[in-house]
Amino acid sequence: MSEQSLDLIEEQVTDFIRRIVLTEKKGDSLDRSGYILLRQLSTYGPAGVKALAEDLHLDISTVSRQAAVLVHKNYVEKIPNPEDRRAHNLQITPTGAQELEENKRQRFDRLAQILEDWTEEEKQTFGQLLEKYNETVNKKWNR
Amino acid sequence: MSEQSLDLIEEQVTDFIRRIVLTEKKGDSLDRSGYILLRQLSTYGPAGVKALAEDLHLDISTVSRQAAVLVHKNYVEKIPNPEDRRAHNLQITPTGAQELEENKRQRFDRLAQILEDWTEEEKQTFGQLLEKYNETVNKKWNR
DNA sequence: TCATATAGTTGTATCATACAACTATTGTAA
DNA sequence: TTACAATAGTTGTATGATACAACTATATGA
Repeated sequence: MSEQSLDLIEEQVTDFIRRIVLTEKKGDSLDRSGYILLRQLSTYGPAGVKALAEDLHLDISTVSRQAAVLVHKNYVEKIPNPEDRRAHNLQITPTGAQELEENKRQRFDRLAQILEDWTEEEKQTFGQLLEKYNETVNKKWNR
Repeated sequence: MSEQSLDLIEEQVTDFIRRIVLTEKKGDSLDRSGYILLRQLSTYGPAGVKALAEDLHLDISTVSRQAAVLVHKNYVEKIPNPEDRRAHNLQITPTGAQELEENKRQRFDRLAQILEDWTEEEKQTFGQLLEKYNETVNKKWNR
């Protein structure tokens, strides 16, 4: 068994996460959870709380609260579903879309600064491996 | 500017982190923060709260509380510093070391399962890039 | 010696999260 | 058709990680 590389990954991942989560705190207008929810709505279009919770692997109540915050900030709108009056769709507003873009840029800039000395190949590989990891987890998770 | 790879990384990183943090919750006897603190003590030897907080980029109060939890569980011991009676060193106990090992193995196994289909080269590269990322952040951060 | 700096703890607050209890609505089966 | 079960979402309550600020005890330097 190739224990060594796993060992390195395990060790580096814990650090990696703490670094990023801590760095993010300073100076983002949207917090991590709001960002992810907004990004989800922006990417996949309007959805209800239940569906979002499933997609994001979060509890419904968690998403409900996060959504409430975004609604309050006018970043998303609650569209009632005429066919099922219990449900409604959350839809990103223009303000929310703008906020998302700004936030994305902030994160992007920060990342660019960190990776400024990396070669293009390294960056590509890194992105691809992260993607592969996520896909793998998804596959095993949703089974 | 090579926006594309950055874009991919940015997107994948947010997912990556949520996946890992969420996966960890289920079934670890040590929580993330305790694990990291214990690992730090195990790797670099006894240290005081202040030094640990600096190394881990956390607030002193945060480390103080985390340490208290570990002390209470008998995973670390508080060794008074005879030269400065305000201070004391935190030292991992045999129980703590054992707990850390078990936890490490759990994390390791989980990771091994996720990465079971990766080639050795991919794993190596992934570990190296994560390491490189962390080093870069450290350099820029502690400047 | 007295003022200031330092190590650590504790009070208080926030945020992300989960589980459980609840409301309002829909669907179903007798 | 009505009564009961399932479902979408909200809200109460709890926990864990974190930070900042106030505090205690000790050390240091002028």
